[in-house]
Amino acid sequence: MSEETKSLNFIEHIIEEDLANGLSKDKLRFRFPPEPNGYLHIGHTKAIGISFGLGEKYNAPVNLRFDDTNPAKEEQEYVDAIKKDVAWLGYQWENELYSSDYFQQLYDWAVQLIKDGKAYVDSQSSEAMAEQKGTPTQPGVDGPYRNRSVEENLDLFERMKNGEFEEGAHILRAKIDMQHPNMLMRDPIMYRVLKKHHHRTGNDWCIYPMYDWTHGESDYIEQVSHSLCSLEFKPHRELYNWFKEHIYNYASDMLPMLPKQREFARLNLSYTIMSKRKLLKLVEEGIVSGWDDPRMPTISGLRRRGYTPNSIRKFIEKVGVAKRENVIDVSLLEFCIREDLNKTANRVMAVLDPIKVVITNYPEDKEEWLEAENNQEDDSAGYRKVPFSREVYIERDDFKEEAGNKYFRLKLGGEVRLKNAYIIKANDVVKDQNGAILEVHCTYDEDTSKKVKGTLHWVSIKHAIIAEIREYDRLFSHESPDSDKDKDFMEFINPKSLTIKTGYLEPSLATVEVGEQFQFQRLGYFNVDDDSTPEKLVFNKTVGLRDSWAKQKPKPQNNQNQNKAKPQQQKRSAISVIQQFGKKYTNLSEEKQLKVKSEIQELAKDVSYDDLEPLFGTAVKKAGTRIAVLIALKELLKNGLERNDAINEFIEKAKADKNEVLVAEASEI
RNA sequence: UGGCCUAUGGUGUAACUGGCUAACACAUCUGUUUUUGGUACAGAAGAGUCUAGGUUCGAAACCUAGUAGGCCAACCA
Repeated sequence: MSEETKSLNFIEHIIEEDLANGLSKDKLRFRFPPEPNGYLHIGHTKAIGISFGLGEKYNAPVNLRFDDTNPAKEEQEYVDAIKKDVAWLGYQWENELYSSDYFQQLYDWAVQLIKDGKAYVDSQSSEAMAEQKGTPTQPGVDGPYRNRSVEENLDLFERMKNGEFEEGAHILRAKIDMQHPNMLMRDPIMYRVLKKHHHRTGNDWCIYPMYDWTHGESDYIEQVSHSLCSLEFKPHRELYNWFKEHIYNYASDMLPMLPKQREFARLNLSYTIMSKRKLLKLVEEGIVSGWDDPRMPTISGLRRRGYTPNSIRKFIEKVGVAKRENVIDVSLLEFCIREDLNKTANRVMAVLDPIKVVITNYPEDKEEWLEAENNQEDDSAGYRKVPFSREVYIERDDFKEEAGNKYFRLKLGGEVRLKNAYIIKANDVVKDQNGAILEVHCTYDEDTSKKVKGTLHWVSIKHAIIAEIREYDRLFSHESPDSDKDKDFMEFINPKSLTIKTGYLEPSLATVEVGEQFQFQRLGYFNVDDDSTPEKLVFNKTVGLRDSWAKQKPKPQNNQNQNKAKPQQQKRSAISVIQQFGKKYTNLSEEKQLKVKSEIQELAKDVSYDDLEPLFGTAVKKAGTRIAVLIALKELLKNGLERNDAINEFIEKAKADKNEVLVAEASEI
């Protein structure tokens, strides 16, 4: 592998630094801590890839820990789905753990905190507490129960645990600082009364610990060295540290490692959403068929769609890790799956929008089984036979009565190759009363050695088998559906995200199994959907092939988000071209500088003083721009421009500059 | 009326931690090859690093201020 020079991301830098500062490599330990309240999506894959990737890189253990502290939302179904998805991605966890395993330890530590005066029971309504908490811009105030005695706190807390109080009657809070600028430090809640059945602890507990208290201490119990999470937890770090430093006093002999929380920017994918809550809404409202609908950005959806673990891991690798908000273009994901499938998927022929071709000089009852290569990218893939006969389907798009010479496909009087078969020539069309084409009549030529521009895929009509083909488009029409301030993401739903077609397939596909993947030649990659049966085949389109022909056609309306720079370039004024030259000027060889200089002089004829003056203020460090401006200015002066104070000042400043070229130009005046 | 974080081609990430003409990938555009308008290969265009100051022989990197964006007021995680 050529990994030696691969640059590190900021988390790897931190780890390398810790290692350099004496952290022993065998102390490295990571964790992936999902809450089992929904399915994993492509965004989680980034978190999974970071922590498990680090585990692989440093040969360190990675725990799969379910953060199951809220029995109201969490279910075993999600635990199972999450385990399945992580394993499918190809990662191995060291231990399968649950925060709920630590409930007793957490409780004991909470009691110690109470004894040390670091936690207290509050008995107000949530409204009252919210009011005392202040706002991000206003400090909070202490509540009336803040200074209860240790004995009273201990008594109440124990009775909370014993189920003596109803939900909402009391909570346990850490005693930190109600005026703290970080709202999370304003006496955060540690425990609430919740008389709910927990998927693992059953009815053992009537109180459940909150995230901040549980998560950090779970890391600490597991002796995680680096606890990696997404950016929105950055403000929690202060509290994470507060808890861990206090608990360290109680347990440092058994648990010497203090975990370090660090935060990275989560993944956003264009034209989709990542919020579990919003994805759930799509499921509940029937916009999609379920969490594993192939249009969903969930791991199960991507799997069903035909994405491979390999392609997803590659994608995560390419996306990188940093701290700024980002929106990844789906085209990168598509690139990754194409790259993978190109090497592994067998090629087959299928026609999804058929038009009938009759080969008039081919005998009516003749049929031939022709040899076809399965995958030219894989020598071990072998060959198969495909049947040919007098009547075949080709794609409706692949025929035009008349077309220009940039159209390589079949047109009247033109020749085209049928993949793996003969070269045919179109002679005639048969139409119905409305002028719609029913048949194309062709003649074939046994000589296949001829050079023809186009090659089409096809299927023999009498041998064709039928399948349902599901084609998908993006789920949302907006690049970033949940970032619009005025509109709800539901307003951007693309009503045409699913198209169902009937496909005509070569007969070798009669025996496919669920999950098998193919390239339908010239169309894209398809896999056999979970719904497929031998009686009724169902295929999903995973992704289309790159199509540089399709791109040609819609030229004028190619107004997307691409290449905003281009329109600017079309009408570039002389002054902007001069600026452009200026930017590069100091980097050019002397010879090229002369050439550019004369071009600037030429351009200067179209420049007015008003264009030039604003550039006198160009920053000192942009010497090139100032040189270009100076050259242009000299031309204007030569052509009769009167000198003024601004000009003089600019020239004097140039003479005093550090850049020799600039000084030389200025001195020539 | 506060705190914290971020800012590098269209997008995402780099830049050996202050030192060569700011690199790589995707996207875009050209060619070549091709029984897939795919793949592969070759090449092009596109950023002086948000702005303004400063420190320095030297700044994308350090400092100050500004601007823009994000996060923070759930008994959620």
